[in-house]
Order: sequence, then C-alpha cells, then structure tokens
Amino acid sequence: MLDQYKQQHPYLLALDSIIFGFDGESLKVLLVKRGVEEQTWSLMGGWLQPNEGLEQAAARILFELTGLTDVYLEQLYAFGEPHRDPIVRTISVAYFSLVKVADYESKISETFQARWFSIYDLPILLFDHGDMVDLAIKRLRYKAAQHPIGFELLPDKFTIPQLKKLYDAIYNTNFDKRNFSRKILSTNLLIKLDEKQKGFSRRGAYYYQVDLAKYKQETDSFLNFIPT
Amino acid sequence: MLDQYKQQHPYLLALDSIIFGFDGESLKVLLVKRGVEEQTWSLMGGWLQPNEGLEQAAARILFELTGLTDVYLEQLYAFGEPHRDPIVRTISVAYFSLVKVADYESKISETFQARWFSIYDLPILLFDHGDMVDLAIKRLRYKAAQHPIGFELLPDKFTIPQLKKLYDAIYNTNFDKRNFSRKILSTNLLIKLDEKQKGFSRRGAYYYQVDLAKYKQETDSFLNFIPT
DNA sequence: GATTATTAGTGTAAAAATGACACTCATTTT
DNA sequence: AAAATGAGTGTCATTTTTACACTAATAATC
Repeated sequence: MLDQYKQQHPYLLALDSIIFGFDGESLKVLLVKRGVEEQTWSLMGGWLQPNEGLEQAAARILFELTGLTDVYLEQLYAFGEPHRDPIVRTISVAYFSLVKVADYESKISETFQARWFSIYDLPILLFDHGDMVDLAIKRLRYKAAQHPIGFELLPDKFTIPQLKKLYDAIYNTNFDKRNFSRKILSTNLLIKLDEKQKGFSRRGAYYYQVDLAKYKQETDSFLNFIPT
Repeated sequence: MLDQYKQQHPYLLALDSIIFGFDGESLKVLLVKRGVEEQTWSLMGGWLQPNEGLEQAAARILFELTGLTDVYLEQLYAFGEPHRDPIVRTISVAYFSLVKVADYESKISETFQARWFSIYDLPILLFDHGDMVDLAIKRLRYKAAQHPIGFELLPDKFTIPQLKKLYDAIYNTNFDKRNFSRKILSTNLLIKLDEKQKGFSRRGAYYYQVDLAKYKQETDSFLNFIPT
C-alpha cells in the first residue's frame, strides 16, 4: 500500500435503512429494537463487508430483516458527524426503501423485535436515526411528487381510491378525488384491468396496474403533487 | 471497544467535490491533476480527518483548492463499489459545490494544476469521477429547476440577461427571454437595483439581487425550468 | 324485492400558468 | 444624425389547475 494511503485513518462503515410501508391507512416505518447496553428502537442496520458495494450491503441487510428482494432502495444520505455513534466513530450511509407490507414476512422479523410505526407517532430513536427518518420522509414526499415511486408501496393490483389514500397519507392531506384521478390517469402510466375489488365497497373499484416501462427515468417527470 | 465493533473492517473515507462555476457563457467544472503513478484529471478530493464531519471535511478541502469559504455545498452521493479505487478500498462521499468564479483565487490553484472545463468537453477522469460529474450535472439540473440555487454561480449583483445565460447553459437550451423574465420575476425573490450594468451593452441592463431570506427551503418550491 | 347505505366514478366552469411571438427603448458608435 | 446593439415589455391562444356535486353500482337490510 502506498504511503499516501497508509497515513490515513480508516473508519467503520454502517448502513441503515428507513423502510416505509403502507397498510392502507397510514404510512409506516419499520423499526427494530437494538442497542449496546439498553435496547432502543432504531433503524435496521448493519456493517459493510469487504466484498460488497454500498447498495448491495443495504439490500442484504434489508433482506435479513424482511426476507424481501427486489424492493425499491435508494441512497438517502451519508451521516458522519464525529460522535454520532458515541462508542466508535462510524460513518453511516442511510438508504430508504419502499416495501409492499403484504409481502413482508413477519416471522423473520420476530428475531429482531421489529414493529411498524406510523410516521406521525415515532418513538425516540438510537443515535441520529431520528434525523435519518425525518430526512427520508422529506425525500419521499419530494420524490413521490414527481416520480412514480408510490406504487412500490401498493400491491401490484390496486384501485384509484387506494392510491389516493396512499398519497393522502404521504402528504398528510386530503386530495380531491376528481382532480386526483384526472391527474394520475393523465400520466398514462396506469393500465385499467377488467377486474373489480371485492369486499371493500359495495360497488367495487376497478383494479389498475402501473406500467413503469413507459416511464423513462432520464427524461420524464411524473407529477407535481406537493400540496399548497 | 466492544466486540461487535471490533470484528468489523474499517475503510478509508474520502471526499470528492464537483465544483461548478459559470464564466458568463458556459457551465464549468474545476478539475485538478492528480494520480498515483500517472497524472490524471480528477475531482478535488481529500481524506476525512478524525475530528471532522463529512461536510466540514468537504468544505476544508474546497477551501484548500479555492481559498473560498461560505460557498454552496451539498452532499451528492456516497460511492463505494469495492474496486472503485484499485489500490485501497475507499468510500468516497461526493459533494457538489457552486462557486462564483470571480471570487476564485487562481493563484492557490496553481499548486494543484487546476483548470476549469466546460461540462460539454470533459477529459477522461480518475476512478469513477466521471460518474460523479454526470450525477452532479443531473442533480444540478433537477435542483435548479425548482430551487433558487443558480444564483450561487453569479455575482451578488447580476442582470436578467446574465441569469438567462446561466439557465441556458445549465439546461443547454435557449429560453425565450420574455417568458424567462416573467417566470423569474414572478417568484418575487429578485430585488431590482437602481444601477445599470455598464460596458456590456449600449443600453445597459438593470442589476438585481436575490432575496434568499424570502425563500423558505422547507415549504416553498421555486420554479420548474426543466425544458420540454 | 324494495329500500337504504356506501363507496366509485365522472364533468364543468373559472382562474392561473404557460408558450409562442415582435416590436419599441436606451445608449453608444460611426 | 443615423445606425447598430442588446434591454425590456404585452398579448393572445392553449393548457393546466382548482373548486365543486351529482349519479352509478352493489350489498345489506327490511
């Protein structure tokens, strides 16, 4: 190893994930109990292994908790204040993830004492994990207003009223359903199915699927949903 | 130190900055010559010191190259592919910075063999620095379309035609000057001064200043300038 | 089997924002 | 005095957004 490298201090590198879920009513974050001496609610996290990339490590750690693969995962921010972890200096790269709660295997999570918390009713969190969650909510709101990522929180087949409830939950507001469906449908990203939702309402709402192939991340924007 | 920490591998942590500047005509990036064996153009970078936060370190490194403090600095992304630096595994947290080229002290940069490059005419860069620049340009375009950050690239006093040239350069387009000034002025963030620019045009354009205090990061958006 | 309750689904009109487009103004140079 | 140059502004047509209320379909109830 060359001198200019040798002289440098190395640091521990952790990954922490803000895992969002939607239960049909409110937006939730999945937290686990952990801690060195006392147990505190915290984000799911783990250490970077020598052979892994950052996102790969975040995906592995997410899998360990949820049993899920192929979930939406986006780098949020690197947190590195000197004393954020009071025991050993650790840089944490936070990721946020959007999962379909129906797919989530709760058996696996028992090992971690995991629990879903409403974003409006969070406990005190370990270290700077509270800041991470705040930033993740901000990012989710910002991004979901312009890109079709909300669908990652819904089943593959969903109804317009379900989608509206999701956006209502994300932005803590109540969109007008006429304007909402016009705006959503005008993106031409939704495919109406021939099937109606049963059991929830008397009339039953049509199911839709999203056609993400139509959406080109590079060029297209999606919507502007940030309410005034 | 506790066992669960001890067992973990530490990594080197670097910071690299994409430094944007605007010379009145085109958008530039400041690059330096560096490399272990051969000299390659690269981003300005450095190592995280034990007593520093990430942004603090990025600001220090930026100061070492440019002599500038209080510049716009925003975390871009953490890059951590296992072999991105082929010599020693290094995680790099990239920041992007917007500087006023007039303030930039070129004497200091001679030490680093620094040079401004047009974003449309970049050399081959060290490691994954090319990816970093690509991402930074994307982020700048995305953000400048909705937040008043372009002003960081202009002198404190600027004219509307100067601002239009900046946006033209950022988006590689040619906005209509009537629509542009209407849109910009409708934000109510610009303060018209009583003074005209001399020497550039016969008539002279009025100078403006931006009132960033009026702009509340939290709630307000700014503009949507992404051209169709 | 008629009525009622419940959620789904749709249309319109007014206001605001956007995009396309061309002339006059102020000043310096010739 | 005329010409040249970039600065500055207004209008109209189109699109997008917002506010707002009724009918439709079905299941449950009487």
